[in-house]
Amino acid sequence: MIKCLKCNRVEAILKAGFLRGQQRYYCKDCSFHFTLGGTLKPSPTSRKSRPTTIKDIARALGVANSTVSRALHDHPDVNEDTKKAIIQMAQQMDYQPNQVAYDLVKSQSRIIGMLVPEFNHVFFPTVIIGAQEILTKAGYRMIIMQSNESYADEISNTATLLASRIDGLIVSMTKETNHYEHFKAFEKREIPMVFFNRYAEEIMAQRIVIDDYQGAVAAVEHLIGQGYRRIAHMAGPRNLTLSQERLRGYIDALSRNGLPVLNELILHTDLSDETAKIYAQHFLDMAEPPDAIFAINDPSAIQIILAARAKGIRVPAELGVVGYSNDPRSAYIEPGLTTVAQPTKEIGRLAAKKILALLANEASGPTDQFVKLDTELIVRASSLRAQAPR
Amino acid sequence: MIKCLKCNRVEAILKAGFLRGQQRYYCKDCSFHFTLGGTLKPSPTSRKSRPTTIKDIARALGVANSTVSRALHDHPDVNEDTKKAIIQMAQQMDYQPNQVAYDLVKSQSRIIGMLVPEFNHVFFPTVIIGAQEILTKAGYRMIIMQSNESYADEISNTATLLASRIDGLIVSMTKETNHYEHFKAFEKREIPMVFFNRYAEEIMAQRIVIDDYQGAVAAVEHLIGQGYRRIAHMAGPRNLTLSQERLRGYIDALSRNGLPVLNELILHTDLSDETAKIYAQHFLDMAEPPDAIFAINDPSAIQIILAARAKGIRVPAELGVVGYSNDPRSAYIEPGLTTVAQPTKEIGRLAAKKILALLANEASGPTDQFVKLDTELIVRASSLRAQAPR
DNA sequence: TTGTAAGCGTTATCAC
DNA sequence: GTGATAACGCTTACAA
Repeated sequence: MIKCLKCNRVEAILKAGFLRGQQRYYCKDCSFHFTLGGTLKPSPTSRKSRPTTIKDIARALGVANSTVSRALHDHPDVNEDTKKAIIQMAQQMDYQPNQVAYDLVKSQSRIIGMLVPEFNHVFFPTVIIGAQEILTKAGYRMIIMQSNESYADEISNTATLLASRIDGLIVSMTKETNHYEHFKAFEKREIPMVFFNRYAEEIMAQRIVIDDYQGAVAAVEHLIGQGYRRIAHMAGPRNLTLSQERLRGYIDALSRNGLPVLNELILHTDLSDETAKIYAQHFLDMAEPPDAIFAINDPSAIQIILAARAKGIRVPAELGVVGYSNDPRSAYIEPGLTTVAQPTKEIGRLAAKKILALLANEASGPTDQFVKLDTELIVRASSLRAQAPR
Repeated sequence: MIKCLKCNRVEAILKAGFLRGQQRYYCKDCSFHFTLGGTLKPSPTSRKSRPTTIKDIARALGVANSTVSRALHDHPDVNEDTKKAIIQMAQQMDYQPNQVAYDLVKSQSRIIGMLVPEFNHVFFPTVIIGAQEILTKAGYRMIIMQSNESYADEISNTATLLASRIDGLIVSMTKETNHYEHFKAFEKREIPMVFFNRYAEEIMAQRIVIDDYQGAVAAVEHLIGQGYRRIAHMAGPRNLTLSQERLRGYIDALSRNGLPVLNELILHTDLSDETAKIYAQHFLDMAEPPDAIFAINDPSAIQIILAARAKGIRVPAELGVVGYSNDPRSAYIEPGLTTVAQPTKEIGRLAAKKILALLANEASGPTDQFVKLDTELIVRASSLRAQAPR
């Protein structure tokens, strides 16, 4: 004698398969599917105790789901006593809100995606620290992905991030990236984006960059001030704006000080240590070698110092070296490496703040705005000549 | 009078189409695209075009949701033609599956949580690289959180991770952590956990550790082999197993070689550079100072070298130094630092594989299993005495 | 103050 | 082969 749970009739009930191991019924009268919960054995062996839900609490207390939801969110108009009872029961039943369900109904995720080219150097982890500092404080989680400097990985990562319905994206592109369709998808969905360090002009987004031009000028003028005259530049990949900017700074600093810009003294690396090493040797083997080298970053500069050391060329007496990015190693190598320090953690903080601001007032809309952060020249032994500067 | 946002010039500005309803400009001078954000009307109709769903596709094609779902998942019994039409329409409508909804119905997230104490040194980022390598390949995403070595942060992070319904947790505890209730919550929900490096005996989980004992023995026996006799140990926090194990290795190596273990030669740091510096000075100022120091990690060892340098004590002639963890700086400091290298990336890879294995056959259940990875002693100048070893 | 029920975007079961 | 529809866990009008 099965009674319909809705209309209480017994006629017009038919079996309708199984649901979670229970017989399921269908009432033709009121077109209602149901099962008889009671008989369910508490799954004799495998009791992977399903996490407590709002419903469980409601049932235990004989109130409605909505009341529980309200109480848990400290909604104003819910009776103090029921609220207290609910909160206590929640604790007792070890209730943990299901963020996934919450996200679905809110169609947001409170997740910010962070996509960086690599984790191998201190730079990106430090940016991440800065961003996390701000975002976790604001109740956001982060999904961090690395593209391994591969365009293909970047594409698949952005797809994942898109599917994860991230609320915002903080990204630094790979050095391979030349097409930007995968970022346009975020643009179209009005998911705020902040690019840092490496960015595409084609994409409408906030950009945070280091003033690479100014940093390069400062570095090269420092070398000139130390009396170096034949200054080479180990430049970065041509498609990266940061390479272009540092190159521009190098060129302008030379010109402004009446020094010639010589093509044979400019070499573009791919940022790998191997290439840096080869190019360093090339520079040092030249018939008329440079008396100083400004490198695109510290790892490259370190390779230059090592190459010089191997050849018995004294740094800074015979060769001045300046790097970029203030790698922790640069303080410990002999001689200490003069370098251009970037406000790394600040980039992360700022990017996070921008994202939060965009999220807060979507009204104002993402304009492509541009923030330039200043660098600081850290002078160490590698560029300090004994001779008096002039 | 439009000024370029980058170079501030007004000449050479030309219009370059529209972007999101805004006039876009292009500066020929510095090849820079931009728009003037201010004037953007809040998108008159405000059509934050809701992302395409399965339903939209179904409606557009006059089929049922379930058919679309099936087609998109390449289900066997769906007509080839409808499948083709659906897939094409999905593409056309720029459909992106909603991972959140998928997760809800599957009550899983395909997210692995990773909780580490800090990001400041290379160690943890490297472990993360290793884990990500395996996990993204297996279609899992990662949420990475840092506890900043703070117990309170660890608690709140685990709560977030729990609410995010992560499928598994890879964790290294803070050095403060003494209670483990927050991890028990995962145990109760049968969410697989892998602890690495720092772990609690109280928690039933997989553990991956470096064989710290063996690494310490190797380091100290190397010093003894080099003729050092009064060897101090700058140890780590007492509550960390890794500190205990390295201390045990230090003690055993001394005893085994007939050397006394002296309490005044053992100091426990909190792993900060400041404390390391103070303790280093303390050692060097002793009436009868040690002739070698084995440090808990490389940053501490570097502080020791710097303190010795400041005091004019020659390393390795007057003081042998050995560190632990093969920090990138250790190869570049003068003299190069002898250190115990850990298979860092391998830890991450292994942790990820363990999680995946646990996820695959939940049947076997989480046993507390123990994996010890071997270390490798990297000998550099800081411990190589001119005198013949004995 | 509380309950009812629709809805978020999927998958999966069953009926046809 | 395809279509209804319940279910996942939650929020939130709207009703009571």
